[in-house]
Amino acid sequence: MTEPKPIEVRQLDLFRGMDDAQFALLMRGAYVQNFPPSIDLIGEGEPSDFLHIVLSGSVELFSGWNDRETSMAIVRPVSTFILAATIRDAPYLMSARTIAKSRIALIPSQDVRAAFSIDGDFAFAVVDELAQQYRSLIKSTKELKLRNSLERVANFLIREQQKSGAGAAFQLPCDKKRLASLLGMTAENLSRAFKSLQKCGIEIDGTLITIHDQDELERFAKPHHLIDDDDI
Amino acid sequence: MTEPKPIEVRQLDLFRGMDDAQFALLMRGAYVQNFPPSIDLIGEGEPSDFLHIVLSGSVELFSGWNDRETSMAIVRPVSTFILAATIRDAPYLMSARTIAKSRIALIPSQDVRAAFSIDGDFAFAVVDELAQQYRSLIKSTKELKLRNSLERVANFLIREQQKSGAGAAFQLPCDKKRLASLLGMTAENLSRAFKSLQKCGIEIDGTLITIHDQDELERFAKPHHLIDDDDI
DNA sequence: CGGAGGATTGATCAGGGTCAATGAAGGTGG
DNA sequence: CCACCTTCATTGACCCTGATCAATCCTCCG
Repeated sequence: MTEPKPIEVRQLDLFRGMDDAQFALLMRGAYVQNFPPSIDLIGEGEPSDFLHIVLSGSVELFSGWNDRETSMAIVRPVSTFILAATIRDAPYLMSARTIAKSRIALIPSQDVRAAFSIDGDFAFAVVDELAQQYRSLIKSTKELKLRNSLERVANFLIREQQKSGAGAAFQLPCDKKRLASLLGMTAENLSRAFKSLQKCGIEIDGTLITIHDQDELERFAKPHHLIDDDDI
Repeated sequence: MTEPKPIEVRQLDLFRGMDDAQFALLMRGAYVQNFPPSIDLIGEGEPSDFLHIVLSGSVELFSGWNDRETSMAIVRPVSTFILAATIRDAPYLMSARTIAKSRIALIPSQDVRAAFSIDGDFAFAVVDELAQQYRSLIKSTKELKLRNSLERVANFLIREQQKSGAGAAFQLPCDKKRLASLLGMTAENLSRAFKSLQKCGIEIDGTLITIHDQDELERFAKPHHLIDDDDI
């Protein structure tokens, strides 16, 4: 299972400034593993033994309370998740499961904390990553509180379009049930929202979205750089 | 206006491990100022020139979109706000205004970043603070998505009670209009929620809350440590 | 004393959730 | 290779939480 050369990991912003010896040390206890779809990786409340990095595939972060469950985020390659828990040596606040077949790198949390206190560049990279994740969470909270479900769907489509290269057509990152939960609505309502957005010139075919009238969609969605821009 | 000895700032976790010379350097360009209530401190979108620290009083963080506005957080002494924007040298994602008469320390962001790259202990303190803020934001997102408004109010009351020393009676941290927005509901609905929670043995007199039947309230609210505990 | 803003209450409305039925798609085993 | 089963997506009907609108009252201040 374990693979020797996590070359993609080395390329991450998080590790780019680290010198080779330090990186080798950090990777000594790390391993890369392949998982099939729909596999539970971690459960909320468990101790944070490993920093996880999605190398390929995709992972859903989700949380539950009182028999309810909600999607919190989709993690796509190449990025880390549960960095904050690793840093604080605190239990996970979210569970994680694979969506698709995925390659995941696991780095022992204590090694990350050790590297952090030795390597100043790495420390800065960690803070930067954490600050970015914090800001992206602020943006999604703003979206959740300031927009209704139709507006959230419309703006989500525009953001996905940008991420996938700004072409007119692109794929949704997950099934519609998960997407609905991510956007804070039910699958039934997402279905109706898509239908209703056809008036703004969007077309849905399974997970393939095509935006026929960009201007019309944006006129309705009113995207804002302090909510929707990837990284400000 | 500027005051010479920001002694409370020195006591913050963020600066406790810092040596005196380094701290003095960081404070050279800093100043402490008194503000009356309802004063705008910063506006979202502006460059993050200063790290802010609430020394006394209280501050509301809020955001707007398309003529709507929502409260994002109440910052109470002694703690920092907009740390992530300072670290990333990015524009503020939230606006801030004083609620009560407040003393605020302002430290130039570039000095914070400079101290960060020189002082390893400080770097670790920053990451720790940021990780904590991130986790607390995750918790409030979970609350927003997993609980209905009555449940949010009930759990909010339990949390406030803990923060204020776990006695039966305590004060709300702000007026009810702001509180409603913070909890993602309207003032009218908050009013009705309070009334409805009287069945669980709570009493409201202005901003004074008294919990007469702790067990009954908790049976309804079902607080959970991965959402409601202050710092796990 | 008067005015402005917050709080409360009631009446009404709509956004969005729930329930149920049906259809489409993909995986499994005979 | 196909029948079957499970899961997801869609659609319709209905309901409920919570928003909106409006009127009143209260409190704090100038």
